[in-house]
Amino acid sequence: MTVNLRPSEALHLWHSAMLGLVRSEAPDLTLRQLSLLLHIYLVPPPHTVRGLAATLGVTKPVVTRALDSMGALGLVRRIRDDRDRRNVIIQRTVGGALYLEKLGDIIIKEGRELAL
Amino acid sequence: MTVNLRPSEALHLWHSAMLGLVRSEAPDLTLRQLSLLLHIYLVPPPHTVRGLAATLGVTKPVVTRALDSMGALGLVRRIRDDRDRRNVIIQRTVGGALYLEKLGDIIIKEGRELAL
DNA sequence: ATGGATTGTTTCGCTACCGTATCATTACTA
DNA sequence: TAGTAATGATACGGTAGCGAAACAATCCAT
Repeated sequence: MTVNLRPSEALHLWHSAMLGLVRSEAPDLTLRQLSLLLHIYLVPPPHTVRGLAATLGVTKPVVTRALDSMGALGLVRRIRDDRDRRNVIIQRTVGGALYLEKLGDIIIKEGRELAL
Repeated sequence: MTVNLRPSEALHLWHSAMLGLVRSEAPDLTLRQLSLLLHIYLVPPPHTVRGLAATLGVTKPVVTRALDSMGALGLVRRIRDDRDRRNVIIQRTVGGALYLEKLGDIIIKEGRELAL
């Protein structure tokens, strides 16, 4: 696990990766949506609206709207929590996994070309 | 220059950094705006609207609008090219440099905590 | 000098996001 | 069984983004 970045290198890595992301076909999410998606897929469940809102430091409607949009894109899925039917559990989907896989590819691809 | 990332590590790094960015006070730019800002500051000038649009693979109005917004935030500045007055040259500002410096700090800070 | 090409901007109609406030549903508690 | 608390969703007015098309200013070639 070598994450030895100096500020300038970190920015260059981000630059290439974001450029790759923007240029890609992938539907362009907002920073908040992307952040949310990464959190849902990289942090162990369960994820609730309230929990996600607290994690990102945003209001609940922001999370609800983001889930609407990303749900329509097939990147996440909502289900009711049966043990406490006030809760909504956010689940991963195949589409979301593919999206993140593609993102990971972009990052390492650009990072590699950067190192040359 | 150690940018040796495997896909999963790359995503985790992005996750923490983006979380830090979203939670930060910094005005939240769109992916395209952030990408544009990074490009302007990390790639040698001169930068023109047309050139930036081609680099990002977006239309010119997207760049014009992004420059409007980021200009209002003091992150970039426009001047006319005197040698060909059709061109607009995009210049860096102190505010933009500070913004990116802060972003770099967030990335390496989160990356370091990730490595523990 | 005039016609065409090129640059960046603006306009149009539309969609999506924002924060605040309110709402409906469900759970808990006295 | 009320009454309160908590969860997620919705309504509202406003802002800002989008692509496509039209635009003004400038350059250049003839």
